[in-house]
Amino acid sequence: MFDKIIAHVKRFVSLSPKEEKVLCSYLKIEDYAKKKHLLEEGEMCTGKYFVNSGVVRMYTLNEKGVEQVIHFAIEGWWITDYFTFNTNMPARCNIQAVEPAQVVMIGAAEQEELLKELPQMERYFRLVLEKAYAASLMRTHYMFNFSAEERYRHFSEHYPEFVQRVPQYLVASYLGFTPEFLSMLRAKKG
Amino acid sequence: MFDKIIAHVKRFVSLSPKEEKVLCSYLKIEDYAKKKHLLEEGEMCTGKYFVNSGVVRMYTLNEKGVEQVIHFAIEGWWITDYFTFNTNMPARCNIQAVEPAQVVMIGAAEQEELLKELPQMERYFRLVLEKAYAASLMRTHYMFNFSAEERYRHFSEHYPEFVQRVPQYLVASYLGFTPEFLSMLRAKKG
DNA sequence: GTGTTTTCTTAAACTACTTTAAGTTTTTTG
DNA sequence: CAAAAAACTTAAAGTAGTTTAAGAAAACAC
Repeated sequence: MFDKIIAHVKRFVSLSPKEEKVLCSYLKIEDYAKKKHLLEEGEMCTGKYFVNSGVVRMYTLNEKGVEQVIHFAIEGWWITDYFTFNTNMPARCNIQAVEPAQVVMIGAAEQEELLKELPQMERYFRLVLEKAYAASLMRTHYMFNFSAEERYRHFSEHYPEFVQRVPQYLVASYLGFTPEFLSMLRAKKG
Repeated sequence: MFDKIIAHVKRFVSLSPKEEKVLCSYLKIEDYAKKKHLLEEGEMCTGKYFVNSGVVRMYTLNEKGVEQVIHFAIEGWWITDYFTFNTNMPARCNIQAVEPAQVVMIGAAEQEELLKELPQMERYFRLVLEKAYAASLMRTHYMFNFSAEERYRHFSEHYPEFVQRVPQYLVASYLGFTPEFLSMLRAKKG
């Protein structure tokens, strides 16, 4: 159940068998069917999720009610609304299972206790955030410096299984263009 | 010299007067004239910068040699290439003073020692990264959900002094359009 | 202070991508 | 497996933002 997250933590910091158990005592497994929400806009964001299996997306709604994919999370990624996690503000975004997903959840209060008990987890979360932040800035770079077509070619070359698993209209949204335009790109070549 | 960073750290974790001194012993003040680089693409990224005063930008170059602003940092923000900081890979982006800037620098090795000596700094950096990551995702949201004009109006409403201080073509680049288009928006109204 | 460089403006021609709308295919559900 | 819903395609008309190019204004350097 918790072997993937344990392995992930151990890539960054060390954990004794005893500490592994302590860590697990704060975690909870949750299963979400396709299209079920882990978090909805306006709710309190009380948990943070490590994806065990499946695909999860973060999205926002604009005034016209159009959903915009901000972020995908697959196996081995953490996802939450960091803006409102651990505050008393309502969430600004939605998190939803794209495929049936199993996640490891840790609550805000539980995380605080865990960090007191296993201070090395503070380092783990820092390192994970450094990677996520760097990836987010790199995405900004891609959005600005490449055309829609280049972004699509690059994405399907680097994440071919992803393009298989996720509906095209979500890929289009993530890459910042319309599903119709993606359809046209596919017709053109590949 | 170090009072701004000390105050910033104390907003997140506590520091005794003794610990403040320890922290300062790992830090170094650096001054950069306008247009001087803190980091250039291809170099090793060995330091992390806290902006004391002035404005600093992170940018990338595309194939045509056009500079794209990825990120600005002003007083109270940390900036570095997190992708290559503390690795042996060459930096993927440039960091440059837009205005004369004073920064507090900490080296990668120094940071490691600091974290051993003052474990609460691990928490500080985690919390700072959570904010930065959340802000980066929020920017992605704005880029996708608003038109160039809306982005410009929103930005100049929320950061009016910034628009004063920074050349317009950098603001345009940051917001994802051309300086000519920004000029047109300004002519239209306000 | 005058010459040079940097930044900003204007406007016309252009294009990458959107919108709309209708039809087809695939997946889901009872 | 039949009906309904969700996802994908095609194509024509439209538009938000780019490109190019040239001139004006502001900032900088000696």
